Amino acid sequence: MKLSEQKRLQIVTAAEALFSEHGVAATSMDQIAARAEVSKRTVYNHFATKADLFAAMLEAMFAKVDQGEILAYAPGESIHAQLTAIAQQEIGLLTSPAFLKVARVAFLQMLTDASLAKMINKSSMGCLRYFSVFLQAAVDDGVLAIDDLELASKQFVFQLKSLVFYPLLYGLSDSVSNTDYLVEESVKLFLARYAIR
Amino acid sequence: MKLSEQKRLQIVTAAEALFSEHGVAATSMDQIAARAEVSKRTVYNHFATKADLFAAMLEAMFAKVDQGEILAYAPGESIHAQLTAIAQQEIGLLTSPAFLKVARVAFLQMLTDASLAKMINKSSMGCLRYFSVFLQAAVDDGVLAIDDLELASKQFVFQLKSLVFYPLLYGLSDSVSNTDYLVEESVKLFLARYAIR
DNA sequence: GATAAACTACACCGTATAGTTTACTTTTGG
DNA sequence: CCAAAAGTAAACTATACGGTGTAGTTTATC
Repeated sequence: MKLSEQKRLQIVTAAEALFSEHGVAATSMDQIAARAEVSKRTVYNHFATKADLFAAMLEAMFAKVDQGEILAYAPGESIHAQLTAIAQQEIGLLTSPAFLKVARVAFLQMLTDASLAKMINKSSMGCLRYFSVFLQAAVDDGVLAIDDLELASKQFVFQLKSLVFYPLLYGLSDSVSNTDYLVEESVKLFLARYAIR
Repeated sequence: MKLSEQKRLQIVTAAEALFSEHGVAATSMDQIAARAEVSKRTVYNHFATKADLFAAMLEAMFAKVDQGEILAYAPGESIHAQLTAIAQQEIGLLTSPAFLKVARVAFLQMLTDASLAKMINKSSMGCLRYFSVFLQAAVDDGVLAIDDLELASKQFVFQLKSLVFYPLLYGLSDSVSNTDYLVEESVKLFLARYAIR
């Protein structure tokens, strides 16, 4: 079963490219078959409907995204340095071509399909997977003072998303050059509010 | 020429509803005509193409959005109170049904049309129209210390957008109940970083 | 009350799309 | 080596969409 898997991969890869470029609705199954260099019937042998192909493609794209390792709080080390490291790792995720591609196709679909939006929102990605645990450890260590952990997490991550991710997502900027500055300022903002001096 | 204007209004209104619900691509001209209770030919008598109708509808929706008045810096009055007022006014805009509707259709189109994204990004709305002027006045008054006015503006507004607007836009929450709390925390975060004590 | 403008219903055109069918060839595996 | 599985090209179905043409009716205006 080697050829079959190969063809399936070609189809999913073609769907990734076309869906992320033009959106799901604007991409026809004929286009996908052509791009995959596969007969249209083969596409339908692997995926019964366009929606099935979309789901399979979304799964494949998510699998490709490197979420980065989970960073644990290190007592004694500078909180500024640790937050900076987390922010930089998050920026790496948010600006990676793989993440941007999946985000573009997912966001497009989310605006017309609320159930997809809720599903994706539940599966937290990047540093949100572990950030509230990190913050709790810092609080326990007496380095930070935070009442609302969930809010503080959002305040930190949303900074990065707004300044870096959304402009890229909507093609407002082709690349973000001053990420070091933005990371530094985001950490400063966060620590000004929550650090114990 | 009263009837003609009436029909045109019905068409644009129907387009607003359908475009914001299902997106432009997923809405047919027949559906719009039916919803407007107008013959399809009348639609085309008013708007030569679907793109023309889209443009007219976008303009009409923008006109409906109440951007709120421009708030000037008031020396002597509490900066905390003033920022809170601005934030609350902004929340009013971001949660208004008119703004959400236009945002939903615009965002959807922005993801497939980068030129539209750039155009809309240029026309700053809400408090971004005057916020950097406000901040500069506060700096001159010796109340705030800000190096990068543009960044500070974004940091303030993006808080509100991320916490309130995006969840509504993507239908993650039907309504936001604790806006007072979110405003208070956003102002706290901002002042912790930039207030002169 | 006549005239021009605007609206209506409806058929129509060309194109595109999701998905199917068919008739035939290639790959795979026991 | 042969049968089953999976591939191919291409025609086909049914439907939908953007947009047009037409013939007749309603509405406003003089």
